[in-house]
Amino acid sequence: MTENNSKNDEITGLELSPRKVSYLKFLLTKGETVRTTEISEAFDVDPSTVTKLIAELAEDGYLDHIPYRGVTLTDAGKVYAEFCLKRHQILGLMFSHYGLTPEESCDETSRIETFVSKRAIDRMCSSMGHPTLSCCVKPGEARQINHDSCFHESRPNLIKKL
Amino acid sequence: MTENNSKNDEITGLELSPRKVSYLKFLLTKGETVRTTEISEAFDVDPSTVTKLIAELAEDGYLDHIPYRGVTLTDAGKVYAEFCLKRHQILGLMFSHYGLTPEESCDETSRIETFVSKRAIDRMCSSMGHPTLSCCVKPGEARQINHDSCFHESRPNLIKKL
DNA sequence: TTTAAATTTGGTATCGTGCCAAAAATTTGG
DNA sequence: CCAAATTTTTGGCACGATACCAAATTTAAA
Repeated sequence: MTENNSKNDEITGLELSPRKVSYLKFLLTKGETVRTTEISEAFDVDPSTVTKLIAELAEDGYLDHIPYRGVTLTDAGKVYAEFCLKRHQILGLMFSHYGLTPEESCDETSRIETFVSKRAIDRMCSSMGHPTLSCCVKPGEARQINHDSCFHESRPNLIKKL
Repeated sequence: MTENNSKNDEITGLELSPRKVSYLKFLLTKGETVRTTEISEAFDVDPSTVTKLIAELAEDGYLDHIPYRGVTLTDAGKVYAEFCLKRHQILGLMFSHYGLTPEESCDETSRIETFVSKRAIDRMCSSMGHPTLSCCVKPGEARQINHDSCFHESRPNLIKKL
């Protein structure tokens, strides 16, 4: 149940650049194989720019890239993307606690998220009681916060790890 | 009293790069004229690196630079630095609300602060009730949060500005 | 005033990100 | 099933932020 892969704790949350994090989150919400053009249109950048970033992400094991075909998240990529999404949601929730509108929260979060550590997010998440509602999901897409990547205090091996 | 300079509202909080913000905050805490070497030692970078960044900051009106002599904050620079310091404190306080230690709060804040808008900080500040205590000040230096840069809701011209 | 120390200049480098043009592969339409 | 259209990739280049080094310049010190 709560037996997450222990690999998870090796994530610091600071390993990827802003754009790469955006791509991973996008791929996660997209599901299956995604083509270069889909990404380049979603982010309004040149396809060649996408090709280069996904090459690096593939190199680092976050995704599988079949040239001229598209990319899919690897298992590690899914785990990481899940964390990124959750981080975004936790931070958005946090800003909303201080009176920012959902849009403002999302905006501010988008600028800072890649610089917030997993360690901090885990603490914040438990401090918030592991919330299931995110303040900033696209309407209709009522995705709940996924705590799989969370470093729950109740985990038996927490003591060792800390 | 609360008649801040209206220039203040022209600050978005996103105009300066991380290093530049660090320099301004450092200069503010230092007071008078500061020499290149002081900065380069404080941040452990080559003096030539400092020279270049302060040249840009001077160019943009944040400081006065007398070559071979040192730099001082201009009035605008002081205002901006004051805002940066406050932003750091508000964000640090925020993280501490979610169970992060002072050190963790300060660390996380240092990575994100330059990407958080003044608008967000102002909202957060009033949501917090304009706190005067910062969680992350260097020990001994019990600097209180300075709200001069704050966009108080009680300001008479708030309506127009919003 | 000659020497030492601090500062600035000019050159170069890396990382993240982006564009463009040309080449390569895939898809489509006849 | 093959030529044309579309997609993707490659290679080159660029820019902002940041950094280093070596050489030149200025200031300070002996």
